[in-house]
Amino acid sequence: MTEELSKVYEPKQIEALADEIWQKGNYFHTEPPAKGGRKTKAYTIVIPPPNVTGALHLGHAIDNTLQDVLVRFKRMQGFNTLWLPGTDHAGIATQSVVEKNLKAEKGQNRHDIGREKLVELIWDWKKQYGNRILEQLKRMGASCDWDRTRFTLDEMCAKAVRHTFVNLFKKGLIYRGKRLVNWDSVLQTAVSDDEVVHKTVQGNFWYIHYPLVDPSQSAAAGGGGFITIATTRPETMLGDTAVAVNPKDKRAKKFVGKMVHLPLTGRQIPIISDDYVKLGEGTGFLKVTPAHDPNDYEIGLRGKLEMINILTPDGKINENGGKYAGLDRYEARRKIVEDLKTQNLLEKVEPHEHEVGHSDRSGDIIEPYLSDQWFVKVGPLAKKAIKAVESGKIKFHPERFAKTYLDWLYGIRDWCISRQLWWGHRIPIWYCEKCGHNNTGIEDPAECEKCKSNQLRQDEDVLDTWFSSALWPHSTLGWPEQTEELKFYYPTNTLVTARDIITLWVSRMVMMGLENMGEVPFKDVFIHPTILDGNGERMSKSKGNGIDPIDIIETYGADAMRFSLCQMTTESQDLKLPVIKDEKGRNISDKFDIGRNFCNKLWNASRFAMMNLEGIDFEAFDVKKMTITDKWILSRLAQTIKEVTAMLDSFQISEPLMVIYRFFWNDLCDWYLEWSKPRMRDSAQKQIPQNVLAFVLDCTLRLLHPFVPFITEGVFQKLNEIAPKRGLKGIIELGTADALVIADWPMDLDNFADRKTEKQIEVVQEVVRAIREIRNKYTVGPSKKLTASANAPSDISKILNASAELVCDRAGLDKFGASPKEVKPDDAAATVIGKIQVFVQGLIDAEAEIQRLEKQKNEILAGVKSNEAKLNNENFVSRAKPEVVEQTRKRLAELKQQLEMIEKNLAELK
RNA sequence: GGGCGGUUAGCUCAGUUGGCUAGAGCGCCUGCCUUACAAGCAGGAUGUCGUAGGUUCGAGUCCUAUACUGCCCA
Repeated sequence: MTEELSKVYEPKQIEALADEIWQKGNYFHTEPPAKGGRKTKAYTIVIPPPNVTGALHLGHAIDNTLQDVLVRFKRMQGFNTLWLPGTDHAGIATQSVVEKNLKAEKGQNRHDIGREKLVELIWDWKKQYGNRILEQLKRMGASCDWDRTRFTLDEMCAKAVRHTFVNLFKKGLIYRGKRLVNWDSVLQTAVSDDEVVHKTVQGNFWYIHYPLVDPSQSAAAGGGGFITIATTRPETMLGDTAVAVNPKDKRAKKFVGKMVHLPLTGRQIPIISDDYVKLGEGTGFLKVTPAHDPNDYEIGLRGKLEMINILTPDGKINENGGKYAGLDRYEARRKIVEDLKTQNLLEKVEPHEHEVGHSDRSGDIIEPYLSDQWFVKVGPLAKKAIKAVESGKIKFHPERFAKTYLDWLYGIRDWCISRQLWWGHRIPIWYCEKCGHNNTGIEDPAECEKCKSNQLRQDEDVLDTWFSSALWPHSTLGWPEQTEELKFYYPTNTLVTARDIITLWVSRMVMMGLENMGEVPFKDVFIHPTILDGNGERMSKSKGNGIDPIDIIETYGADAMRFSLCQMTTESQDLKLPVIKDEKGRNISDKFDIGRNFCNKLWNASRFAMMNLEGIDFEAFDVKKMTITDKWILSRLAQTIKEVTAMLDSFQISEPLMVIYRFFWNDLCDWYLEWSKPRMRDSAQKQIPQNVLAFVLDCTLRLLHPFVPFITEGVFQKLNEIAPKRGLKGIIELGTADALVIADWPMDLDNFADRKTEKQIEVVQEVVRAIREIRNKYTVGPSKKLTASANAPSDISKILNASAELVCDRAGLDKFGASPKEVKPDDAAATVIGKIQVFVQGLIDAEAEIQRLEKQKNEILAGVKSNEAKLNNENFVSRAKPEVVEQTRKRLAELKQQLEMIEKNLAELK
C-alpha cells in the first residue's frame, strides 16, 4: 500500500531510494549480445577520464550530467547502452601530490627513497583516494557501468600502450631526438605546450654591445666598432652562436659574414642573415641562442649553427657558462648585467612588458631546453584524422568546433611523448650498453636483438599521460585483444567534452583510434559550454570562486543541480553562474533555485496524482467518454514527445527540457489537473481522468528521466504501486517496467495530435485570462463568484458554450454564456480579445474602467498604425510574399474591429 | 599577431530559413495560506536588441566597419 508522500520534496530520501533500486537491478551494467546482452544496436560513450587526484567540480558536473542525459535517453530508447567510466593517472599531477606529502611528512624527496618506493607510495595513495571522484559522480546519478571502471595505468590499458608504442616504433613513427622542449626546472621534466601558461610580466630590454672583430667595418659605416642587440634574457648570451639580420635590411646587411666578439666568453660568432629577423624592429640585430629559444633553434637549423646548452636540468648555468657555471640562471643574469656594465658594454635598460611561459604544474618559469626526448611523428596520423572530420565521419556539435580541431592538425608538430617522471607508463626501450642498439618489444627483451648482449638498460622516462588517454576508447574495451566488447561497442557514438581539450585529447584519440583500429573512435563530438562565475571568469581554487557540486547536491538535491545545469546548456560558448555565499560560508548560486522549484512542483503534482488515483482501473476506461480536456492534454503530450525526441537527437539540451517544463507546468498543472479535479471527485466519471492522468504523468516522467533521474524514478515506483497497468484501454498500453531507468522511451503519439481541439482550448484559456485580468483589476477575491458573458461570432460562441463549465471553473464564475447577439450589461466591465467581447457583471467603476480601456485602446492603436503603414507602402504590397500581405490585411481588419468595440464601450462610459 | 565566440529586460539566457505588438526563468510590483504545491496561485511593469553604415517592401536575424569582452593558438 502506498504511504502518503511528504508535503515537501526531500531530495535525500528520494535519491537514496532510486539509488537502491538501480543498484539492486544492476541496470547500468551491460554486455554485448555475444555474451548474453541485449540484441539491439549499441550506443556507447566513454567518459573523459577525470584526473585521479581531482575532486568533482562543476566542469565535471556539467560534462557528466550531459553524458548521463544522452545515455539514459538512449538506454530507454532500447539501445544496448554502455557508458564506460574510469580515471586518468595524471602523471605530473599525481606524482607531485605524493612528492609534496613525502616532503611534508618525512622531509624526503623522491631521490631519497628511489623509484620503486615512490611508485609504491603513489599506488597506495591511488588506492586510498583514487575512487573519490567516481563516488562523487555516483551521487550525481551518473549511470555508468561501474563494473567496467578503468584506469589508464591498469593492466588492460598498459597492454594497449605497450602495443601502440611498439607498433609505432617499428613503423618508424616514434623516434628519439634532441629537441628544444619546455623544461620545468623545479619538476625537472619536459612539459607539453599545453602545460605551459603564458603570463604577462614586467621585464626589461637590455641593450648590449657586441664588439666587431674588425672594427674598421663599422667605422666605414659610421658606427662605433660594435653592433647592438636587445634581449629580455641576457644570461642566454652565454649560448649565443650567431647574430642574425634581415637580408633586406640595407643598414645591417653589409655586416653579414663578419664576426663579433661575444662579450664575457672570449668566443667569436658570425653575423648571418635570416628572414626571421623582422625589418624595422629593435636594433636590427638579433642574438641567436639555438639551444634556448624556439625561434633561434629554427634559425640554428637553417644556418647549421652550433647549439650550445648552457643550463643544467635544475636551472643552473652549466660548464659551458665559463665563470658563471654553477650559478642559478637568475643569479647569473644579475652577475652578467653587472659585468657588462663594468666593461661598458651595456648601452641601456628599458622596461618591457612581455609574455613568459610558466609551468602549469610548478609555477616556475619554463626554459626552452635542448634535451633527448622521444617523439611521435604525427604527420601521417594527422592526415587521416583530418580526413575523418572533413569527410563528415566525425561531426562536431556545434559545428564550428571542427575548425579548432582542423586548424590545429593542419599545423601540427611532432609530439614529445617522454616525461622525466616515475609515475606512468615507462618507455619500453632498452638501450644496449654494448652496441648502442635501441630494443623494444611486447615482452621485455632479455638480450640485445642485434648483438645478443644482455647488458640492457631501460629508458628512465615515462610516457606523456595523453599517450594513454589517446587510446581510451579502444584500450578500455580490451584492445589489442579482439574482445566481444571491442567488436560490439567500438566505434563509440558520442564524446562529450569541453572545448579546451579538443586539440590535446580529441584529436589524439582520433589519430590513435584510426591507427590502431582503422576506425574512428566516435562519430559525434558534443562540445558543451564552460562554466564561469558571474564575472565571466573561470572558476578556480586559487580565485576562491569555485562551486563544489557536492554542496549544491546537499543544498538543492542532485536532480535540482542537473535540471539547472541542463536548463543552462545552450549552444552559446560560456555559461555564467553568479556565485553567492550561503549562511555556512559555502559558495552556491541561486541559479539552482529553478531546478529545486521544478522538482518541488513535480513532486507535488505527483502527490496530487497519487491522492486522486485511488481505485483506478485500466479496464474501466472508455474512449468514448473522453472530454475535450482529455483530448487536449493528449494532443499536447503528443507534440511534446515529438519535439523532445528530435531535439535530444540533435544534441540540444536546454530546449527539450524547457519544452517538457512548459508542458508539465503550464499545460498539465495549470489547466488539466485543475479541470480534472471535479471529475475525479465524481465516481461516475473519475475513471476517465484517472486513466488519462496516470498515462500522461507516466509519459512525462519518462521524458524527464534523463534530466532528473532520481525524483522521476521515485515517483515512477509509486505509480507502479497505485496504478500497475497504465494506458488508455483500446488505444494504447504502456509497457510496464520494474524501474523507470529501463522503461521504454515514450512512443510517437501522432494519433493524438488534434489541432482543432487545441485551438478550442486556446479560446477558452484566452477568455479565462481576460476575466482574471478584470478580477485582478477590481481586486475581487478568489472565492467570490462572478457572472460573465461574451459576444462572439457564432462558431466561437458555440465553442465557448460547449466549454462554459471549463470557463466558470477557471475564472471563478457561477454562470457564463456566449452568443453573437450578446450585449454589454450596464453594470459590466468589458474587454476585447480578438473577435470576442467579454463582459463581467456587477463590477462597474467608470473611472477604473475608462483607464483600463484607454490603455488597451492605445496598444491596439499602435498595432493599427504599424499595419496601416505597411499596407500604405506600395513596395510592401507588390514585393512582399502574398501570404504576408494577406496576413497583414486580416490583422489590420481585426484590430480595427477591436478598436471600434473599445471606443464604443468608452463612449458609453463617458 | 592569427582564429573562434559573446554583447537582447535589473540578473542568467532563448530567439530556427529575415515577416503579427521581441520571449523564458529568477528578481521586482499588486492581490491571494483557493483541501497537490507560498519552493505555490492569479495578474502586472520592464527592452532605442553594443555603436555606425549598408542590403531589403521589411533586419535582433544578412553584409561591412567599429567598440567592449572572453577563450584558443603562436
